[in-house]
Amino acid sequence: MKPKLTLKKIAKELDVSISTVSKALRDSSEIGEETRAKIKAFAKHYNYKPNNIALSLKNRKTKTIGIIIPEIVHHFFTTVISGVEKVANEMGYNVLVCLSDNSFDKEVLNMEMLANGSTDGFILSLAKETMQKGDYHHLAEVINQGMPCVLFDRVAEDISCDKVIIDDVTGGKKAVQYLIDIGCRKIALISTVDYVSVGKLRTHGYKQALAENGININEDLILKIEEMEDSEKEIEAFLKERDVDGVFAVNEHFAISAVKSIHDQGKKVPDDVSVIGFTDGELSKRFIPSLTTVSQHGMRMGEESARLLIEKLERTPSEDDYYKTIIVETGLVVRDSTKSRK
Amino acid sequence: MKPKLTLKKIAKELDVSISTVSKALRDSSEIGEETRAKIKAFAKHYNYKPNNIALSLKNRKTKTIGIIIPEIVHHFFTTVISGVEKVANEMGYNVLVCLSDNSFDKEVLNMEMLANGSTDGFILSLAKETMQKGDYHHLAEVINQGMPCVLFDRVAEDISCDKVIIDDVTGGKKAVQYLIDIGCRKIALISTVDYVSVGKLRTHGYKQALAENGININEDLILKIEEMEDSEKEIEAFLKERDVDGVFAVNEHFAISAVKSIHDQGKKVPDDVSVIGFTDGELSKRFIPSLTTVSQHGMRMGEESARLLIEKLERTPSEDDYYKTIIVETGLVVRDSTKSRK
DNA sequence: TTTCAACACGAAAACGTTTTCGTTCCAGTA
DNA sequence: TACTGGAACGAAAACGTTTTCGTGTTGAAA
Repeated sequence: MKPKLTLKKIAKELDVSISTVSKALRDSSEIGEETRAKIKAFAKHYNYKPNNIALSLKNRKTKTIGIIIPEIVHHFFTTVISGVEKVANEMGYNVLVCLSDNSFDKEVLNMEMLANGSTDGFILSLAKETMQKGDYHHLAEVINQGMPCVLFDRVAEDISCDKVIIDDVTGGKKAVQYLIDIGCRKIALISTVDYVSVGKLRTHGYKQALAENGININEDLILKIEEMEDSEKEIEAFLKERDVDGVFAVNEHFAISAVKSIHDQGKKVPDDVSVIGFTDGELSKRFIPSLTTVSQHGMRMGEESARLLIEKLERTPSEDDYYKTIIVETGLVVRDSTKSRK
Repeated sequence: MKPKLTLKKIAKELDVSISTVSKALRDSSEIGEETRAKIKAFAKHYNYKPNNIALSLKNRKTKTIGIIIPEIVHHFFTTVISGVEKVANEMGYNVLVCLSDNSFDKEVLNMEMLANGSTDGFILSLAKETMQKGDYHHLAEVINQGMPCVLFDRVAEDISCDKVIIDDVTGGKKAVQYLIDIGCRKIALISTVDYVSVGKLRTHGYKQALAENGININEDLILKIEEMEDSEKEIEAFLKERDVDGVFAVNEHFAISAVKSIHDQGKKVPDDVSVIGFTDGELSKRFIPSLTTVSQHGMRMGEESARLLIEKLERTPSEDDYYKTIIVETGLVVRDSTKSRK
């Protein structure tokens, strides 16, 4: 087991000073041709690599970006990570991943850990509990300390930082418009409680689409789910009582539960009822019938977030600064859970 | 925007020396009651937190563990990360996630990046390309430098380090035994090419189960898939030509493709053909019919890996060292893709 | 009154870099 | 000969900690 090579050791070995070694390796013109060659040869031979920690301390930057997400066992978030990782790596950054488990306290703890020098900036999506509480002091604090932050997907209006979101309203609208186009008139909505911003916005899109097509909004056809745990039973109970020919669900799970309970009632998807979900994941693709969904382009969101963050990191903060919000467009992926267009 | 508070600034502000501040904050008995209280109050009030980077440099450890996985958009790996993250956080460690994209070069690059001080140790699962090449010099190198490593799932025999694996042979055997128990006799195997160790081992289990039950092994019923991309078509073609009553697939995707093509042929799952997959994910659970699978307990594997690594990190390396291999047992989750037991 | 602990605190080194500012030496010029 | 200027290199500070080893002051014992 050989310990790591350092500048000091090279210097001692070659009988020059530490500064000479450092300069030689960075191709400084201050160092004579001969010594430079000798040092570089030695370093190469013994595979010298500068110590990142020392560099971080010196340069006051870590070349690491922290990403905090509510949960990782969730297709959408993994695609986002994947996107972040991709551009981060291209730009020479590492990615430190933390999980908030949808808990406010863990989110705060994670931020505090990473804010003390471990990262140069943050990319995060808020925990459900955080959104519910509306307490963003931890964010305000790190931003105030000069750490760039990018919020994605689950964002908060009142935080001033860069944001990457999808147009949930338009996404929802698109889905419902499609249902209308293929002939549905009695369209149910399965959404989440309103403090989850995306649920609220997609609900908004649902209502807009109906209104624009002169279909009146029947609040009885709207289900708002609080707890993931009981969603399956709730959806089943909800659909059993109602006569619908279309369902728009704000995520994959709800959509699939809907399909299941429709089947259980002896009806067919898509012949009797068409179903559209949100967030295009493996599940939607592989399900039988495969699900028509509004695709969220997590990878793109991750890439945009990383680009935004790194851009801010790499320029002097003195330049005229303003915060951007990037809206990643949604797409509609048509599969087998909807009737074909007439 | 206020810059971070440091010991030096506190010292200057309170007109004491840096060392006094440091000692006071660490409750050293060297410092008088009064000054200590004053310093602690000041630090608390202005929310002083020591700089992690400086600590890392001083202590020569980062309290960070690196995890390198082939791909993140894969349920099994995310559950592993989740497990690692959980115990790492409990023990005060951060997790640096890198993706190899199944590429040898990216794996090497990632390890080099992290090995230069960013990380105290590694947890990794080998890239497919790496296993194919059989080139593990990058691993040998970091281990040789005294960095502890834990390999999980996709491991290499010839690397001496801690390992966390599942008993793939027994897992495969269990599945096939179950198929036999419910009356299947013509059991197909859909596996991967042999250099992926798990594919090889599960195939082994398949053969063992057949042999033990006096069913002779028909190589024509074994399909080995190289490329994920074309798997669906390959499986379809394979199954169309063969008369089977049971299928054991070495992952979720293959299992689902199998179910699909069986359906397409007008046969029923599970009435005509029973199907068992490997790796229990969201997909298996939500699929219709839900899949009977061998569950791999990714979370457990992540937890065990992290525990193993941290244990090694936190004791002096001088103690009698040897490498452990933890075998996480598999379970069989019976769902709707298999006939009920007679 | 002298001597010696005990106490309370500070100076400095160390971790591994980069960078600024000398310093030395020698060739070339006046 | 004396001076200038550049080339080649080294010393030291700095990043923010922790820790070892002083050092000065006090009070009590001799």
